[in-house]
Amino acid sequence: MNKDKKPAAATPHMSSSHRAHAQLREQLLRSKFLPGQKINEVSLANELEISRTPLREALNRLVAEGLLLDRERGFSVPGLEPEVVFDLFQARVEIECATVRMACELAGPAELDALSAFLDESMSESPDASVDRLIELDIRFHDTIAELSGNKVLRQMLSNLNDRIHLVRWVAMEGRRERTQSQHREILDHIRAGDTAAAIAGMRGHILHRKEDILQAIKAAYGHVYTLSSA
Amino acid sequence: MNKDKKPAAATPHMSSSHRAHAQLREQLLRSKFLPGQKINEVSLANELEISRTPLREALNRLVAEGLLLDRERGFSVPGLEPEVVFDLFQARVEIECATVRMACELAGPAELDALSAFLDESMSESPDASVDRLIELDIRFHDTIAELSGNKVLRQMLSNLNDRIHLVRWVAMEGRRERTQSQHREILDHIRAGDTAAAIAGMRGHILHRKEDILQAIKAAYGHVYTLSSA
DNA sequence: TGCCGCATCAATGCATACAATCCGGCATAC
DNA sequence: GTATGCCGGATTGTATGCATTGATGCGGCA
Repeated sequence: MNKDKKPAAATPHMSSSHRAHAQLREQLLRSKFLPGQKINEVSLANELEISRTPLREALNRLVAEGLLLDRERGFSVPGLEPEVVFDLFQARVEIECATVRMACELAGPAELDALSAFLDESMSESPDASVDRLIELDIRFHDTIAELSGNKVLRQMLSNLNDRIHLVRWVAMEGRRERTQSQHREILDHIRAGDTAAAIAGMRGHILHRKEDILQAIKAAYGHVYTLSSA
Repeated sequence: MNKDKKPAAATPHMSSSHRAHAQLREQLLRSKFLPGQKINEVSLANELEISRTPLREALNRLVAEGLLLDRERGFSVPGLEPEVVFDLFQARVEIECATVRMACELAGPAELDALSAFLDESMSESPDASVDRLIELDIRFHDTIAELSGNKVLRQMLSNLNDRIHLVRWVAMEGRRERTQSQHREILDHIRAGDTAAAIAGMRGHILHRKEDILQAIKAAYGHVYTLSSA
């Protein structure tokens, strides 16, 4: 389905700054840092076993990606301001509706069959999969649609949004295990039926978008983060 | 209308890397560098009168913003690959349609009056304004709508897209001086009339989106760039 | 006891130094 | 004449050193 994409922190022959960027992105997604936390460059450089120069290059990239903030002095982890998280989810809805619409126009039967097969596999392993794994499958479904849209810019934007909402999405997944998969199936069926409007509507309803749901997920996210940090 | 926003390269009390970032962004928008050109760090650092360390931090940010590329060895300026430019414009259409729809729901009469007044001013100075100025006014109109959408993430994404298509948009503006302004007026009228569908349709038709138009603009862009470089 | 000033320290931002790698030219061999 | 291998310069990537600045803790004073 997609053979490309970087294996995150796998390849050992990258420059230090690229490795640091990949590792930090991973750690940020996994909430190794607390929301609002200040980044200490020396300690972080020691952990990553690099010097501050390539570390700072990685941090600067993460700032541009919205995964870190650039405070007056130094870097910090974004908080979970509800307005921002809400905007992120709203932006995601719009991007995904656009990509699914384009995918309706562009995707051929072979690609849709492949996506269907992917959903079958996903569902079979779904009951006892970890949340991490569920999120991975979830992201892959949506990313495949973005790929089928043929627009690399939108796909990249979606990837970035996925990174920035990762935590909230993670905690929200718990109560949505089954719904998620069946909704994916419905969306795909609409695409295959050529019913663009229904596919878009399905997508819009599928993504967390009601303010109260998001707020609740944010609260749960705080709980999750501080549980992790004390562990 | 919008009192915020950084004045780009104005404030002298920023860090070197921030200044460099602002200056380079400006220079990239103004096509000081050729498409595909490789960046020489020492010469650029000398020009900006800073050392390579903060320069590289700025370059890394620009890479994350899509304004530069990260080649095997060093940085380079993105080319004008038609597929990418087309994707950028397509993404812009989708974002702008989303923001105008949200603005229809959120914007109050006062804000729309202000936007209308802005259009009046723009039109009065339009006939003899420079292309730079026209682009500035154009961007401001669209950015204001994004602001009225209430979604800062989408607004930021639009700003980034504007940066990345700046050149092509610039050259395309020549043949569209009058059309642009009247279309802006139409879009605003639809918003004020509460006709969301018409506003979206107007926006969609307003933004460069036909492949042949974009291709032609890219060609003109090449001409413009190489004219600049020889001057 | 509470508050202010000062000194000490830690952390950032930047410049410089160093190492590794690549590119080009040139000579030499076939 | 072409291919090949080597050398020197140029350029990137990283580490280290230094200055500045904000934070912190402590002692004196009201």
